[in-house]
Amino acid sequence: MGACAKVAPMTTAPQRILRVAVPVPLRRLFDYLSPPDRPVPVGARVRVPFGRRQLIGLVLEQSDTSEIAPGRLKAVSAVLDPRPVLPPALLELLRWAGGYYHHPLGEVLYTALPAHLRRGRGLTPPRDKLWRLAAGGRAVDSRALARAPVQQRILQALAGQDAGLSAAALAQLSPGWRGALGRLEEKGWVEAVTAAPPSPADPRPPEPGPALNPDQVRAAQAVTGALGRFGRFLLFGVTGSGKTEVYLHCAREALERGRQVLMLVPEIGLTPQLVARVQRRLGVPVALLHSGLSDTARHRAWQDAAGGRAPVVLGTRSAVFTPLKRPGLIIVDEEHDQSFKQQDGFRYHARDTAVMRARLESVPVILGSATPSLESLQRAREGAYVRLDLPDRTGGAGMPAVELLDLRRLPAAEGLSPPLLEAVKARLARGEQSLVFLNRRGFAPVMLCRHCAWQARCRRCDATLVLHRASGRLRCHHCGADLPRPALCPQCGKEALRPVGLGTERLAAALQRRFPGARLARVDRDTVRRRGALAAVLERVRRREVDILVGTQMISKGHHFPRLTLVAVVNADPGLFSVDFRAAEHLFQQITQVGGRAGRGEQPGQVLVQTHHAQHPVFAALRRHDYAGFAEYALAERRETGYPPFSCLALLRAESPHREAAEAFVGWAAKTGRETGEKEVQIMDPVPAPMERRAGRYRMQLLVQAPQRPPLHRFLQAWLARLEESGAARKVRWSLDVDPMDLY
DNA sequence: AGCACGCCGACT
DNA sequence: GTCGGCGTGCTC
Repeated sequence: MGACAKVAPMTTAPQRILRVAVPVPLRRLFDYLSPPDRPVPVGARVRVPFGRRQLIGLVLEQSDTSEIAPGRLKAVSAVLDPRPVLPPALLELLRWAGGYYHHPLGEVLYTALPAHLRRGRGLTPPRDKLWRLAAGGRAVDSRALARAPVQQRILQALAGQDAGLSAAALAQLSPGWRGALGRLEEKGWVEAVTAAPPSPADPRPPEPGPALNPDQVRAAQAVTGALGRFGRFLLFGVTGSGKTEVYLHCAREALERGRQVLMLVPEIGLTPQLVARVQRRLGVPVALLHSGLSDTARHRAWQDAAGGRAPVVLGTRSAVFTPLKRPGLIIVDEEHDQSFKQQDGFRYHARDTAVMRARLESVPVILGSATPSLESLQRAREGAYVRLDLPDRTGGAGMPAVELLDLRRLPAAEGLSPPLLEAVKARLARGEQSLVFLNRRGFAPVMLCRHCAWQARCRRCDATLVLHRASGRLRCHHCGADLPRPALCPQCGKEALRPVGLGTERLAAALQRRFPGARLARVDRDTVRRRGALAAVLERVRRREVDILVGTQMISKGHHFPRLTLVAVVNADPGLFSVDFRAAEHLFQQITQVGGRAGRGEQPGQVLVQTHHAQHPVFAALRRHDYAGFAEYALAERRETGYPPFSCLALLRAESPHREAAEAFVGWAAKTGRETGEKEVQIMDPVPAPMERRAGRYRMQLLVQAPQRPPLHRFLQAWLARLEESGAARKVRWSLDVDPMDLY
């Protein structure tokens, strides 16, 4: 061990110590000796020896002293950056996030860096390569390539493109494009050039938008009046009220002041239509950041944002950590959306992180929604957020009529009640479109033996296997298990297995049987697994090649179709009586969201909701389109029960292949927690997760609650330190979720 | 998280 | 006799 230790050279000045965050799940920094020749700035990447390996870390602090004995300090092996890779305000945001979510800083910082930088590559990403005809390629006789059709096709394609074509464009021509291109380059007929980086001085003039109505003007003025300083705005605009126009107006104002705009949208909200609209209306390059990008494309967009070349950054959750050279405005669209909360690893909430970022960058932030989270509404009520209302639909279209279909009084074969079928039939007769929504994919969620009552269950989870009839498989939607559908009951051997319950596959089949002439499309994870498949179906709907669209929540957002006049929610009940205290809120948000697809054109829309619990108060509010009224009621209930936003929660989860190990750990954690003496913090009893066994692991959880943030924070700090150093923690996989969205 | 060390079972 | 299973400990 001592053999590889390097002795630090003697210097006259005190040896500088660097405190480095490394990507390991440890909640502390590590001290290293700085190289003697030049100072290493905070925010620079360094390569450091860590145990037996070399890691890339980020320098977070400089010091002249260290707690570590001098002989045990190692020196930095390499300094990768002469300058910080992240601006100071972003570094501060990341430190805040690490502290708030109690997640190891090294891992937090890594989520903010593109993969290339995590692996130690240079700061500047390679630019896109384009290929174009070289001088020698212009006069080529096509007969020279009679036996090389791919080369010929490439030459022909390039002939019309002076700027050149990208790899993606060439790949469209033929699968063998790369080899053929190589031969063309060898002959000197084709050459590669580097694509130009985007320039904010792009000459495209912004396209004018519709005139704002008085409410929109008021909202936009409130925000633009706050440009240049911190301000928090909750834009509460009903579906179709023109929230995006307000965003665009404020964004343009920020751009005119030479500032950048960061806009966050939910994963499914980042549609090509939205991107095109933003680009067209603002007339500047937009850096896109979402999960589908290649490492290089992501690095490039990130670097364009950091360098200020991208005036607008549009992205999903993790884009909240994009460095900006001149931040001016942050927008969080559909702020209530659950996809802003990361559900594993570093469990941050991008909306709350965006608000903190706005504070640290001294810029305004807009949180927009038709159905704001109760947390945000309460903050507006307390005066922390300025609430801006857009109560009217633009263009005069009315709100869709919401009707309840009481399943206790109506028959419903395969989930379809007579009034629902009538409504679809009427749309078909008028040449209009219907959307039928069911949040469960597959054919049937249960396979049951009518003779012996055997059910197909997952071996590794506490769940039934779902029948997928077309593929003849039984699948577990929790662990991915995939088995052939048995012909006979494995228990009694009889041919008595029946599918029970309803999924989108069965629903689509039932609708097709009722309406044989209708053109049906189904959208769920099974039908749109291939890249671009979802876009293709939506394009067919837009071109009115589809009469009935059946789908899961995948279709509930973003897209609108003028000829779609009916939205039918097949079963609203699963949302109502879930163990989750946010169930009613999410149900309202979801039905509003999916109902928003109906009737934005001239035709008024109709929303039908099937339920066994028509008397539930959430439905009365839904029929009145009264989210504010619902929120009053729901907030009163939360205050009564002491749930957020009237308390702060944290959830400790643990899982292990052995039930006893998971139980022992949370039991010990609860006992340890109760000994910390933080009186305001309440530690509940450990309980199994609602689905205790999943993918072969037993899952336990422990809820911690406090009336205020500071005591909870202090408690978690002390508690985690003890959990981390205890031996009990090493036998299970555990994690802490601050502000959990689901209590399971 | 890696990655080592270390101590017990079934193989060439 | 070794290969390799995963328990335990450590990382400036």
